[in-house]
Amino acid sequence: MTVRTRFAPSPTGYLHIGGVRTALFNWLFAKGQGGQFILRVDDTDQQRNVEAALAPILHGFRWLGLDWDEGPEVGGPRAPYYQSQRADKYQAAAEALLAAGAAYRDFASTEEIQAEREQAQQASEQFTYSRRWMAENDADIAKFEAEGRQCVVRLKMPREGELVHHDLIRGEVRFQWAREQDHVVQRADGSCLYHLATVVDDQDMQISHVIRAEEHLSNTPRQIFIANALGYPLPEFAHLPYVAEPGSKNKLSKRKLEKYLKNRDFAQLKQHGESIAERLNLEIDAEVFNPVIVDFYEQIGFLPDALLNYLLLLGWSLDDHTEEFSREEMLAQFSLDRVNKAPASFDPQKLFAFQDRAMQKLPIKQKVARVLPFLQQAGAIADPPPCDTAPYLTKIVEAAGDRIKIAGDILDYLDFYTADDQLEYDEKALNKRIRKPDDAVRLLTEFREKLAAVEQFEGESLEATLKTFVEEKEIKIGQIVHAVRVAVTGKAVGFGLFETMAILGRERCLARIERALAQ
RNA sequence: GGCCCCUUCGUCUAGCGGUCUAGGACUCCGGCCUUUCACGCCGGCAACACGGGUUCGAGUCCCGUAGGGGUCACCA
Repeated sequence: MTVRTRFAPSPTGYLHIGGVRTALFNWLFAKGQGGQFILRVDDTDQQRNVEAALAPILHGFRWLGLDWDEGPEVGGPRAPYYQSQRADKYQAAAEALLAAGAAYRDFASTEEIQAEREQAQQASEQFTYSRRWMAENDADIAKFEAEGRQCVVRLKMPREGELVHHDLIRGEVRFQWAREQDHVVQRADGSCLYHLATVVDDQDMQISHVIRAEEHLSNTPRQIFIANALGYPLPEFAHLPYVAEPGSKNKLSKRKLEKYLKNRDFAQLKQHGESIAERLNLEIDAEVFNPVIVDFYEQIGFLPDALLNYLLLLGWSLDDHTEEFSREEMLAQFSLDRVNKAPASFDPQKLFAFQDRAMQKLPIKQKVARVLPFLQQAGAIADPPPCDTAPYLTKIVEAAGDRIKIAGDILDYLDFYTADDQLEYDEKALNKRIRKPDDAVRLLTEFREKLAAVEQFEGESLEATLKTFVEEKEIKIGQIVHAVRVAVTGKAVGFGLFETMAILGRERCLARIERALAQ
């Protein structure tokens, strides 16, 4: 049997991090066994703008490299992959359910149902529909219709017995049928509801394993009921624990951004992103620029593999020590039986640590390629880039070492691209290192002269020059080094001073020092 | 509230009856390295929810309790 899994997003306009985790597990499970991963759009309830609301989701999948074998934009043998376009199939299923006696036409108004529900609630009993307006034959139908009533189709759930089913993650799960409601599967206008649609689609698309979040666990009995009534073979079910909020066990939700911002780590991540977005002059869409949403990470320069690696370990582990997985390793090692049962909290810091490590391992060439678009977006480099871009940028990225944690961090070093007469000086640094210390101006002036005379303007020789200078003047290294840094970069922190100077070159260093002295 | 699910350091987790004075990772706290920052290195704090069983022996099995969560739509 070929393994076929699916992820069924509803077109909401954004890709949620919890959703991606679910999708990832589906993708890994199917692809790891040579099966297929299908994307299906659950848009039974959405009428407008499905394409627009779906675009960011598909974009997110593409960015992450989670490719789908069948689904929107790629098509497939079971097309269409939009539920809104599959109404005829659901209609046929609803009729089959009726014919099989597993469903009935119900002529109750919503008010009448509501009244029964409230009554049960007041008596603190479980609500069970009286089936008072259930039409059992054509005569009933005629009678109710004569009263001007409209009908929906409801499931005729068993009122006794239990369902025992095996979940790949949770093991044996038991449900009392009597606890289940006569759910509506088709509205009066003929449109069908999610539960029917899912079952029909999963069958039609030959889904072998339904891997989804735990919140669907209690939906499973009614879906099994429908599948059984329709004579479908059952897929395997695996209910994943959901992804929880940072620092709590509540389900992670896009809507609680305000609350999450009270979490220090979460706020820090968002701030980091914002500082990058600001320098890119990015228009921040508060709905989407949120660490709960995948788009956020793309915009500020995360590595997709790092996000995936982190998400993989959120509820799954291989053993007691392996944390880093390449895509190939994930595919080879993933298995459902090592998925945890308890929800896992989203930890922004750990995510960041994965990103950090992935970035450190990235070959210099790729790092440069990742960083370039950010400089272009910030207006530092033209698009297309001039031909001397790569060597210069490579030097910068090399010198930056591990300081660039996410691609957008390159914007911390924009001063390599600002014209010498435009360089802005950090006031605090200027005061502390140049204006205030007694000898700073004199030393800086003298050191500038040394620089002007250096034969080779490169890291090693510059360092030697400075050392000699320090010895000659009988000063401490700190007395000159900081002043030079501030003069040359405008900032108090940065990477190796000699590398920095070598990258800038003699002329620019001299010009910048001169300008700093004039401040 | 009913039903269902879950419960090891702050967080992600290892652990499938003895090798657990409970291991790893992130965070945090010391220290080292160092021209700043970052990296790196060394060290440290820190957990089996509780109570009963079963067993020679329980973090591991069973039953309760407590706590947390999910779900109860003509949403998906």
